[in-house]
Amino acid sequence: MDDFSAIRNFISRFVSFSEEEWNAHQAFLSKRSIKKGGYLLRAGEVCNYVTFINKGFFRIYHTVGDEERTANFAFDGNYVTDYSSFVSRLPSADNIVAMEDAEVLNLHYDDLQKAYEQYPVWQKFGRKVAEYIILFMADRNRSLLFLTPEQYYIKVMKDRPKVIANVPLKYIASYLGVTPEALSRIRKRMSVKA
Amino acid sequence: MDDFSAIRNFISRFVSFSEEEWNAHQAFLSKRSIKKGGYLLRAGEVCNYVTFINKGFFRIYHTVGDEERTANFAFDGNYVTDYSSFVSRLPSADNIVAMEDAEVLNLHYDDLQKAYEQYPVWQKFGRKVAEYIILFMADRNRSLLFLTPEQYYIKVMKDRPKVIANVPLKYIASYLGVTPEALSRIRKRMSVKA
DNA sequence: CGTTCAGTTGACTAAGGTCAATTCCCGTGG
DNA sequence: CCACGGGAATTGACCTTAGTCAACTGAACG
Repeated sequence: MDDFSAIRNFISRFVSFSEEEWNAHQAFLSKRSIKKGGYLLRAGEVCNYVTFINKGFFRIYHTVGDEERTANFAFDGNYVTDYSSFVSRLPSADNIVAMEDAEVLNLHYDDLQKAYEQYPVWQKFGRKVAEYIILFMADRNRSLLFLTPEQYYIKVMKDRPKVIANVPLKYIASYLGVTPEALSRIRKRMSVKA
Repeated sequence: MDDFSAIRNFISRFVSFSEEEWNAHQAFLSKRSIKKGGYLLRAGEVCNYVTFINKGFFRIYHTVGDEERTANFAFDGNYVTDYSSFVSRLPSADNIVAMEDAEVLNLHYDDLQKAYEQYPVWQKFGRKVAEYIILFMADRNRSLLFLTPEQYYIKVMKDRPKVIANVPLKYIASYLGVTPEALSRIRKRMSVKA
């Protein structure tokens, strides 16, 4: 398992590619380590990278005034980025912070555009990843719109056990859209019922 | 203004294309009329079309039990589809219903895949549209997570005045994630303040 | 003119927000 | 090894707001 086997495996789930195409892509990847609490991106910066996570996990959050809400968590074996800023080239509203010491592979925006133009397969990969992200965002929208915080918490336990297992309660609460106090009470209610 | 000028204009905002590429694409489009109250898609069906709206507008909603929530509205000059079902080829959870008599252009899934393979420009267009959708979904997520119903209502007034102007209150309420009674009271509070 | 349905209003309930106090957990330094 | 400090989590009391259910109004349509 070298540094590139996980990302190569990820990409293989979306498109087939030749060694040449792969080598061209791999050449664009740069390895980086981030300490726990370190930032991959800060609000106000333009997001210049899509980042594949080899080790560790990240929290994506934004602040309004002194309030903070968690947009998402990203674990090893997946990409993390602020897609909105990356695509629009506008300053990000989000922060991306390492929740543990992490090892990542960065792909720069400019390099990705080159990859898109050089090899149709990367264009196709870009489309498929975007489609894949849409599936997840549609599901998140549905959850936020439809579910009570309690129902959503139960759903996260089922669909994303890593979140429950690894993330402090207060961040889970802000991911669900409630206060830590509320989530604490929800858990209590659930344990009484069960 | 023929039937294809609006869609051609829309696509031009994302990619440049030759006449040949355009003709190949246009050949896949099929015109259809839908009466007010008619369905473009019903929950349980696989969504086989991306639909460009020449006239009229649509509501996308899903039901759980006897509850109904509005995922989105789509107006003329834009596409409408259940992207999740269209991409995943799984049965849709959503319904898409015409809120007025409508004129649309349908593009079938199979034809779109052909277009992707035949001309790189359509592959690129597919990617860019997917990215564009992500921008909107990220914004919707943020709104649902961050804003009170009142704040969200104010945002919709500013960002999507067509929704306020054309959509019955009860559907706006279900788009914001509240009951019609709640939205009625929110409007009352606002009018008192103003 | 009456039916229907959207919208409003009222009374009550339930649930989350807020603020404050307390407990728990864990790492650090004596 | 133990005591302390600090942040996370919990709990309590109270407030605010949306949900629920029901009644009423008003406009649209036949």
